[in-house]
Amino acid sequence: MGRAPCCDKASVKKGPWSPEEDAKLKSYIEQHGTGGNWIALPQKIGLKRCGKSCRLRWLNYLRPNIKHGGFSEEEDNIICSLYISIGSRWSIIAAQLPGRTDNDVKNYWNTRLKKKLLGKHKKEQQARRAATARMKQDYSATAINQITTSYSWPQLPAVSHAPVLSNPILVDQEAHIKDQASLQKLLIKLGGRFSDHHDDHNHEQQSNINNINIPNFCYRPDMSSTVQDQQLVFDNTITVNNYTNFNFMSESLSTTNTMYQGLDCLDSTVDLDQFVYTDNWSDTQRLDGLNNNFYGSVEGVSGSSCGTSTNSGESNITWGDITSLISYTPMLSNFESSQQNMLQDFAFDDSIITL
DNA sequence: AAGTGCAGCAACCGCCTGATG
DNA sequence: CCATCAGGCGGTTGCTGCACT
Repeated sequence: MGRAPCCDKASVKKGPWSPEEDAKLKSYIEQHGTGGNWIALPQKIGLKRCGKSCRLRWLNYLRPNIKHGGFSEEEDNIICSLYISIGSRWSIIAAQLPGRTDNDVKNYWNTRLKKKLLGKHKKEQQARRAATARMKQDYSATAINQITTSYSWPQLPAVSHAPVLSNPILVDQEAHIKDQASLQKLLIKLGGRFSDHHDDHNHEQQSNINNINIPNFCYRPDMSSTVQDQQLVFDNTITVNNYTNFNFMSESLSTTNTMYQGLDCLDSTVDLDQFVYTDNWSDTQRLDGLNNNFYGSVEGVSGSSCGTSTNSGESNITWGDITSLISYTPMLSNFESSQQNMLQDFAFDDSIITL
């Protein structure tokens, strides 16, 4: 049995709002406020509307300082970056964009931004693949020898946070990593959490290692003695640690070509919507999904899977499509400014999250 | 000019959460 | 502790206008 309706559906008007209704609602709220009770408000005004409808109309259209359309490039970046990070939490994303409503952001993403990104991505994909090919060469010279034919990882030198590769790209990543940590902290504060169930993740990742993709935030907890706590950074948008690399391995794990296969995953195609979130999760589950993203985790069953296809969502945009488009810095230029205070008073706990 | 398909967007629906009694 | 309720949220629907044939 479903929930009782918030109002009498038969007696309320539905559909587009008339200018007269808008004027009534706006005038009343400007003079008296909402009174903290949206349900009772339409009766006070004499509107035959559902309270929820009034609230939505006010928040999305009548409220002062609402902007419609004309999203800037910076706003695009913020939306994309946050979508990658936290998924379709439109209210949170909209909160970072003054004058924008969650509905607006949601519509903008669904109708324009995804397509815009996809079109842009097509032009860049070839160049990116060429760069990836070059990195494969570099990597093979230094790292392939570290890979064994079993699942047991060799002990690497215990150099905390040191890049494994001597690739110049790695050198300037520290600030990037710190920025990710800042965002991570913010996300925790916004409702995320980071559990320490990495043993389970480890197990699942070891058995689910095909078609793996990399989230933008690939933090993981301090795993175990078998996996070194180091990071590889393949480009400006994707951070990978050894643990994640492990996920990249093909099931055959046949030494020399396995890392190549892992690197190939940068171009693999996974439905973005599925990667970031799966529908019908509770908030708790979504937050767990967020954790998984930060772990760089892959859980085929849970829906945060990178690579196991599911059937909800119809986006043709892939993870690879999006991540290659997102530049991290533009997001922070605005995002960080609005959230800086929040970040500063939130101590980073290395015991929980190891970079 | 008429029909069709599609994109954009406003609004609705139903579920979840937190507050309150 | 439980039930109820309003607010909030994300997903979905349906209307409108435009482009194309």
